[in-house]
Amino acid sequence: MPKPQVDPTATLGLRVDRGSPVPLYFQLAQQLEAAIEQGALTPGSLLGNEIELAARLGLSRPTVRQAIQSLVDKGLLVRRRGVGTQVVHSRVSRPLELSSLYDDLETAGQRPTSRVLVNALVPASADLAGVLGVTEGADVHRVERLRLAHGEPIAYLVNHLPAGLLDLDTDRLEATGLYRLLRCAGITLHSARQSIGARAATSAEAERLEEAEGAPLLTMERTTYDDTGRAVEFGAHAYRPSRYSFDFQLLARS
Amino acid sequence: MPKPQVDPTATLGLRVDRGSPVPLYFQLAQQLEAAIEQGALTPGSLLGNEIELAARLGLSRPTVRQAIQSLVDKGLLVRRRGVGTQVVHSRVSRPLELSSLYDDLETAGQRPTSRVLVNALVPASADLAGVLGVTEGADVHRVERLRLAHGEPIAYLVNHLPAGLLDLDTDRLEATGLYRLLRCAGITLHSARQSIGARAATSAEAERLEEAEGAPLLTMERTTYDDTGRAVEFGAHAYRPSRYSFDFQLLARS
DNA sequence: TCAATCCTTATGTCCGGACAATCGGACTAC
DNA sequence: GTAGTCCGATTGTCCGGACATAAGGATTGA
Repeated sequence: MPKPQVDPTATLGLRVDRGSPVPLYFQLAQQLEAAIEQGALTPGSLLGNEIELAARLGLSRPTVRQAIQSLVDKGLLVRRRGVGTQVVHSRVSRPLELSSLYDDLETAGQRPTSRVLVNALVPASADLAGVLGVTEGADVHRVERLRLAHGEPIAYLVNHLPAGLLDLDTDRLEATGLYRLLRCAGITLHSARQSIGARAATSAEAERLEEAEGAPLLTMERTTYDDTGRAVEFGAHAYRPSRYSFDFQLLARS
Repeated sequence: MPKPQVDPTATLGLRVDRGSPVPLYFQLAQQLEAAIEQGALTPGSLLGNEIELAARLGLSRPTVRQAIQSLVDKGLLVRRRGVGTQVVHSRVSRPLELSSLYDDLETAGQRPTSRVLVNALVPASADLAGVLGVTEGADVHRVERLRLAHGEPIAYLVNHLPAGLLDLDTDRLEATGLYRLLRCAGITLHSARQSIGARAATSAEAERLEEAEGAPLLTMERTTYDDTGRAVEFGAHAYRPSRYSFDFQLLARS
């Protein structure tokens, strides 16, 4: 006797719009993701085989596979050869993204504000020149900012950028994040190298962040590269650990 | 007059072994990655179009695309429609992995050692029970370890695991990392939620880590899940910031 | 009763082709 | 000279099929 074979995707009302400019695999992936998010696809449930799903939607199997693969890459699904594709139990948040503190705070529901303390052109030190890939002594932008949320200082941010990349208007720096300015200038961010550590606050930092001297600070140094491999930014940030921590999700590499 | 059309992959001696059980796309990806690593493919150079590459290797275009895509996902290549596929300039290190401190130290050339301070079964507190998905008061393993490298303390690690998942032998805990034990027990790690912060050392921590009381410590809390969604481990770690920091690379999402 | 084997099922890999979208340069018109 | 247009090149998307491989259950044998 064959078992009932309840395919949870059968009752989901999945459909794709071939007239849309949105790729078919992407439409499907979005609908599946929404179904998982809303609990229509319960964790642990099998998805029903790809062939059938493709036939039901009038798609080819490669297209369905591409959709499923994108969700596997996101950590929402797990495939098992000979078994099927399964919804992962654990609730996934987004993995660590190449995002700015400003955006992080904004999505967390805070209303971040910035106070620009320094915005000037300075000659690059040897270390900085090496990191940014410019010649020593060449002009670089130096930006020092204090980031606040609800009037309380969150972080003290020191950034250096190669000169000539974009014009850094103090007003715009106060209104938004640095990453958004870079993107608006036509720079496509590609990757970043980060280092997260901790150290005691210097007296200057302590005063700006309203902490005691020697208080523990969470630190982050980051070099950001665009898709041509140029270093476009080097930042050294100090966060108040009582107000900020780095939360993220990791996925095992296949 | 047609331009020279120097395709750097033409002189690379790429070839695939159809008798091998390793997938063709994977063979190609490995060879391309090696070529990039060794500098045979210089940053910024175009790769030559997929059709030609496929023809030269006797492969189909989808297979070549799959190989290239895997390297794009790794951040080694960038594709541009209408232009071509380009080697990224910036040197990539590995992105942040789901790895244990033990493995991290080992690959960094250190010879880590562990000292197990506590290895016992304790009733789960309400918080811990919620995190691990067990009932409050149920038995859980509690493991406290001190991790050292070159005889110096690096981190103080407190981990909790659901009982019955695996037998935690103190000797084996001292000989290797917790993640390796989990994998050996047939548990396939899938994802983890992490939070990195900082705080001042308590007197007990200070003594174990040979720091002063109130010294800044780098902290990490992590819940690890297997591929069925079960929480398999919750860890609260404290690192000496002078000896350890979290270094990793981020890729922009698509 | 237990173990080895076969069979079903589902994903993994691979093919060859087709058309669309986009980029960049060359060309043309003003 | 400058702006708009056209066109070739290249990747993006999609199709329909084929066979291989692994996992799990059912069957068979000892």
